[in-house]
Amino acid sequence: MQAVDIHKFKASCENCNLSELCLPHGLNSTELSELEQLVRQNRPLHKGDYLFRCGDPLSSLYAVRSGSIKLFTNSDNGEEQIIGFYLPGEIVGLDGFENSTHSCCAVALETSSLCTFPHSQLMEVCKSIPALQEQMLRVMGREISHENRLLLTLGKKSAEERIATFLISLSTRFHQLGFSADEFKLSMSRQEIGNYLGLTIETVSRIFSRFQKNQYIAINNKHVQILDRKALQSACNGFRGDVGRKAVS
Amino acid sequence: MQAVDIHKFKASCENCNLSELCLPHGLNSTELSELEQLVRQNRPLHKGDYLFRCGDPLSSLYAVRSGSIKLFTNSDNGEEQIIGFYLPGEIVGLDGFENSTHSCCAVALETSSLCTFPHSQLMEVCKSIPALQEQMLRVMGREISHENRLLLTLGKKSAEERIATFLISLSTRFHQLGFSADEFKLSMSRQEIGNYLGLTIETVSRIFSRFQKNQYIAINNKHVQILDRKALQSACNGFRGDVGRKAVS
DNA sequence: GAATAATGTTGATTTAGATCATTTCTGCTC
DNA sequence: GAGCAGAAATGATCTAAATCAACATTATTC
Repeated sequence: MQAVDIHKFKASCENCNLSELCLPHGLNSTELSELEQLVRQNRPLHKGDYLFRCGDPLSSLYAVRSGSIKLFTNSDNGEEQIIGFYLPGEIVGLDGFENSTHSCCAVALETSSLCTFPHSQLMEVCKSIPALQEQMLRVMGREISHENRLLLTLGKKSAEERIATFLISLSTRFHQLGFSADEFKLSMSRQEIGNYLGLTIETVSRIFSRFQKNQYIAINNKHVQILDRKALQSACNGFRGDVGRKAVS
Repeated sequence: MQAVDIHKFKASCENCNLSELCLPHGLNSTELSELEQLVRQNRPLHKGDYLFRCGDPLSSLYAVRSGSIKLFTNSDNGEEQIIGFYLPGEIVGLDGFENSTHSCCAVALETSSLCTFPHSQLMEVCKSIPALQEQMLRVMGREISHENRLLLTLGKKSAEERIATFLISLSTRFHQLGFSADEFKLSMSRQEIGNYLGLTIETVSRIFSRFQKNQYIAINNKHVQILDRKALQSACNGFRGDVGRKAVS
């Protein structure tokens, strides 16, 4: 990614249908053109390509344009924990802000194109565009909120609840992107879903089968169809969305 | 907290020994005095007092000055998940940046004093002080990194590893504050530790007892003494810090 | 400072999900 | 399109931590 890329070209945020989700949100057109000055689109990443690695200096932020990216940390003994899957419009690289060094790795789950915002230039532009400063904070706030929800999932939910929550989250995000909420393709393996949700691959597989038997979903390899959204939705909270019954631990 | 408080007075960041950890980090003295203009210190919170509640509009950020604060989310069916415990020098309120509304509740674990940075004024000052902008992003990056580590803990670690990691984290933070790394008081209950780490109160209690029997720690109610830091440190990764042996799930 | 409530500890039992084992499916490569 | 490798599904068994239960200790209230 650091190599010079003859395919680099400037991106047009103005004409991008993702701009409302992305960094340009809230900018007027003169501010937008200033931001466009610095954005670059490199050649697409292929499945398995690294966007950055844990320990790399923070050089850029990236907005997913198409495809999907997984972000993960490594523990001291080499275990991975996937932190998130990033879809178009979502920003990757915020893990590097603590000390200008990435604490996570980011890998393409499929062929993916990204917009690159060089960090130092972005900080420079932020100085003159308050709306961009605020959007940066909003985007980081979004990241924090996402992680808070995941912490709740890992800390308090059963395996079934986790999988249901995961499917509903994907569905919602695809819908916001203008895709079908009820039919989509998983870009990640069962292994990766399990890792993300703190479950084993077998448990993930079994629960997909169970949800299929219950007619909540139809699942064929990576292709998911939501048949009973309401049931799936209530499975996110163990069918007790109305009253808190479970002992608070 | 929103009520007018006759005890309000301006704080001096200049003379505060926490300033290197806190928002003023990286500011020169003219910038510092601009920041000091807006900081307020209200009357201390007592144990159980709310700093803000989930759903409240984001009115301020808070720096812990003394004492400790717990931050937690609520699930749809009323379960709590504690996101973090905040010690002096740490910033609370960043959960409100996604959409200017707090997605978490914050409660004092003991008598605690805080510095209040009114949000809108802080944003205003950020516009003129680039170093403060960058510090804001760094502080949010710190929050994200903390949550990443917690996700790894909840997703991949055994109960013993979680407790060891928790104790080492507290110890390190107390040490950074100039307190003893080997002897400290827990301001949270077993219940709260368990909630934070995704364990039950019984498991927390048992593992404290086990660590005590193994001579890693001496624990008496809330008072902890670390006797064998090395052992505790390696317990954070299941005694296999050198080679990754555990199957990656 | 006695009575009561809250918090913490420890033991016995249960269980959700992990682990182990085998089979089936899917997509590659030649 | 046969042969192979990786991914997924499913069954059998095991186990770490939850749950249930009893008791001990520490705060709180009157």
